[in-house]
Amino acid sequence: MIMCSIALLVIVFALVPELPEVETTRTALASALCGKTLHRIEARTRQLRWPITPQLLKRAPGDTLLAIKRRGKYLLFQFPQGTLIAHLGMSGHFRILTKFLPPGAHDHLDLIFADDLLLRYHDPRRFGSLHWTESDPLHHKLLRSIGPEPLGDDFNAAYLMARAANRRLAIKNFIMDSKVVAGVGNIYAVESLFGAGIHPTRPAGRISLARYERLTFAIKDTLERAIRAGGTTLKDYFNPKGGGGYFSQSLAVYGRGGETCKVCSAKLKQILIGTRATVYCPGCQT
DNA sequence: ATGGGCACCTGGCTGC
DNA sequence: TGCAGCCAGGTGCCCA
Repeated sequence: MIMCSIALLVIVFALVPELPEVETTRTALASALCGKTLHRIEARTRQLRWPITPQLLKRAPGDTLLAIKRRGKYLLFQFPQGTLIAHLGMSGHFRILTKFLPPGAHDHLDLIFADDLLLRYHDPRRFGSLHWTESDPLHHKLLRSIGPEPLGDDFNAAYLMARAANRRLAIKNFIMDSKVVAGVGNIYAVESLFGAGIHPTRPAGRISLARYERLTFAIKDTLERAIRAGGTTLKDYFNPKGGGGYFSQSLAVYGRGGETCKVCSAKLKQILIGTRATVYCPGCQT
């Protein structure tokens, strides 16, 4: 429960917002904003990764925020008239203000709700996006081709194995393909492949079902632990001195190229796959 | 169909 | 110390 005395609820991540961070954001925003009436929207930029949908900015006041859902790393703010589809990109975050503060640099958009609640979108690198749709959001161009949710039951070893048949693509790129599975980014791909003992450049079509069992378990386990850690940290948002990174403390390989493997003491290698930094353990991952 | 690579953007880091 | 240049990184899209 959000109390009236809270002046500011800040959600800041040390790393790029990945699925657990988006889910943590969703939970926090939903508890504070669902059921509130939207009075107006103020945009200070029209262009993020794509132009902000003009209809969003022309909307008449008075809609009640019904729910905030998530699909992959997209947040879906559901109103009676339509849905705001938001992506945090590389550096985006939402912040709830309970009293007005002048916008700073990169504070691109405010959603102003009843009871002096203000939801502010901040995104220095502007890789995020804000779309408005009055149709089924799951049919939106950005969402309709996304694969299953990684935490759902339909994401499993048999599914991955079937999708990987005859694919020569590196397994890391395969699991980062949003058409294969939603919302697995670079950090969690690297961590999950380490957890499963699979070399990141191994062709996706040349991995056994047993190894896909380990990989799906690792993906789910890594994401779930991060969400739980985020949930724990969420309590600290109420403390102005709280916060700080949370899951970074438990990263096994990401960002540790050249350091020692915590399992076998081998020196972790850092390579580029495509254009993405990839860390793996030559001892543990084959 | 598949896979590789680019563009978008800017803060932060590196090296001169 | 200051400045220029480089790089990361999610994801849609283009091209071979």
